[in-house]
Amino acid sequence: MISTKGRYGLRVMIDLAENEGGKPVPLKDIAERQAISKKYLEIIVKELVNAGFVIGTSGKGGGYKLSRDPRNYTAGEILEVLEGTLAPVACLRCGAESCKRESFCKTLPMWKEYAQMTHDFFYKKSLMDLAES
Amino acid sequence: MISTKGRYGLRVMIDLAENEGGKPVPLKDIAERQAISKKYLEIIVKELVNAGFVIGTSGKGGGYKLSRDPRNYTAGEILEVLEGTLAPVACLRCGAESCKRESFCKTLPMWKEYAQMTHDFFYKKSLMDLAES
DNA sequence: CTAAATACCTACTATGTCAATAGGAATTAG
DNA sequence: CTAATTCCTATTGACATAGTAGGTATTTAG
Repeated sequence: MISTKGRYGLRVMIDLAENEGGKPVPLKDIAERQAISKKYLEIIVKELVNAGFVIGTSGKGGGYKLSRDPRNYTAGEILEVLEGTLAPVACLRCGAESCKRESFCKTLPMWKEYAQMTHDFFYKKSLMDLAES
Repeated sequence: MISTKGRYGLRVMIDLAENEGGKPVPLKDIAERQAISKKYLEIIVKELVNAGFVIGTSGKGGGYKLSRDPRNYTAGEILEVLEGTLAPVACLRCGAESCKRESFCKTLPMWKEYAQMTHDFFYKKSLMDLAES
């Protein structure tokens, strides 16, 4: 289940895409438009900054803006940063310790197939697709 | 992320499908074959019994068996019972309180599309498909 | 130069879920 | 009667979620 972090983060990114145009957008405005606690968004936006997805500018007149064109983000990469992983099961997480049952597990192929499907789905959705819908 | 409950439960069901043939299968055997704590499996199997997926027989010579032909179970229904939902986001859970942003939410269509895809994927996999793979 | 607005930072917390474990009661076959 | 089994209730430690609190640093506008 995608948590609020991933969901809110996506909405922040969409909000930024819609309000592009020179001036940075203050988090206060985003929080009001999206009806999400600004304090909580701070945590989320920090991760987006760390990931290099958005650029923050301090001081009066400051705020956040996208670092790339909205067409060049995918929902997948945004969700992956905020959720930690898109893997549906623990054993397919990046860096998971290898499972002894791997070679004969009856369920692993299904999880792999689903993981692939999920990855494809979210990496084919651009931020632009979402913003203009 | 699918929890151990859903994953272990599926493996129990597959194990039962593979060991079909008259006599009920004791949980002890399943726990050993699957290398999962029997005590923990008790919790899981109880839910499978409540859902009507397996039938438990007490006493010596007792154990569990499937209530239907393995072809007539889907991975989807099994996971849904054990995980509570297959919905990828809280707002699409069965019985979720309606969201005010529903009519104009930019992300909802994507979540719906993904939920549908997930549902289709798991409801097209039968227990038989998994057991014989 | 000062005040206001903003990002940035560290810490804290309540609640709930996960992944079991513990100890036994009820049931049944041989 | 005994052994093997399901069935039942309760408890627990660790972790994640979804925030809140209170401040510091930075920058622009007047």
